[in-house]
Amino acid sequence: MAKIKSKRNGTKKEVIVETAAQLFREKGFSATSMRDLAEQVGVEAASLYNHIQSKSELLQEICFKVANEFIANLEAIESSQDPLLKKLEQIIRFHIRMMLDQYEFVYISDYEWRHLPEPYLSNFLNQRRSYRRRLGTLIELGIARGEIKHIEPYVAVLTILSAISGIESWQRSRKTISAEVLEENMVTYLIDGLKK
Amino acid sequence: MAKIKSKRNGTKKEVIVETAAQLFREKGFSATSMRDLAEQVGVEAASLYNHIQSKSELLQEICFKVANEFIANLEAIESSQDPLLKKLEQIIRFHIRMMLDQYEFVYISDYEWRHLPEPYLSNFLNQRRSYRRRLGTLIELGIARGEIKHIEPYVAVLTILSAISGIESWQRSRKTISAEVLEENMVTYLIDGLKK
DNA sequence: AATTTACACTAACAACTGTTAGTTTTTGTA
DNA sequence: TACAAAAACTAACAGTTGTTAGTGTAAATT
Repeated sequence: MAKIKSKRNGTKKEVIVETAAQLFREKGFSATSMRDLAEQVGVEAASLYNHIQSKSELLQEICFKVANEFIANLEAIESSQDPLLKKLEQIIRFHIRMMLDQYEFVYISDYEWRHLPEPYLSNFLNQRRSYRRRLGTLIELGIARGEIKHIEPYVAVLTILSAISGIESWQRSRKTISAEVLEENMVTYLIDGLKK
Repeated sequence: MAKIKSKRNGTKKEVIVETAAQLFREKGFSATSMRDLAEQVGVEAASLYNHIQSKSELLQEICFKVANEFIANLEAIESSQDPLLKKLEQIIRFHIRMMLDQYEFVYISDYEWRHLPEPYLSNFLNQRRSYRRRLGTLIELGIARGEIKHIEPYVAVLTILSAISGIESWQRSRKTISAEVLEENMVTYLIDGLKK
């Protein structure tokens, strides 16, 4: 058996996925070639296939890893006893922090999922639809309980999630504003807009 | 000279750009081939070059057409005498309607500009940065005048524009909600979140 | 009717695509 | 030190990429 670890990063496959995420984010999935990726990893293109099965497997790993983290978080929060506005704030903060800490992965899951092959594509979209529905239900419940102002839940969910996705633009920028200020201001904006 | 008009759409070049916009939105710029585009237009790939200079010219036309429309609108609104919250609402509504009426074009300008070649890329990004700064200035002024609550202008602009970009997801969906409801609810959410 | 112009076509180019087969080198274990 | 597994390498594949050159044709202008 040869070494399983490379650098301090984990398995070589993890290094490849990580590097792929960087490139997919910079150039897009389609515009990134396996030779680009190989060069960045420091290896010949054919050698990548000792660790992965295909280019699209890389995209799958990235998209579903992110999706699973969001779903797991939602499940944890749903089963808590906090007021609904508090729950929503926790969810929003989780999304923002994911966008801050796992920028490349989340970006790809947000913008490059289109290039997933079937049946992964349908699978991914179903998970996403279900996730958004569950968020919508939280808001609906908040309205029914008088904790949240009257608003179309679908639109609220769309607005919240899209706004947070936009943090990718902050990531690419010269960052005149700190991550903390960004988080606090965005949370305030999005939560205050829901209050009665 | 041969016919300049094709269908009722305008010049053949316009038909090509329009069709390119559809494909770029569906599959992304990189994943769309000139042969794909040619087939959709009903012509051989080489024939496209009687009307356009290159694939990237198509992207340029789309991105800058959209950018110019937004800039023109901003200029018109800036020079009005309305209260700042009213100005912002007008801008937000304009963005929403652009996303509703010119979905393919705006989508590409939002998400596919990365594939612009230099010097167009820098040019585009400069215009965008300047546009956002001007929006930020409006918010800053609104805060100074006590019309808008205290919030980091950069974050407010980012939140507003990103939220509106997310309408692309509504466009792809089964539309259980009408365009009017979408617009009204999103405006309410984004404007109320700015009120003191 | 003759000529010019716009625009379609076919064929081809060189470069690049993801991926496989087969071979050699490296590396951890016995 | 020998052995076996892991992972690198080279070479090649069949298909696709954007684009150009050269040619034919139909239509508008003279």
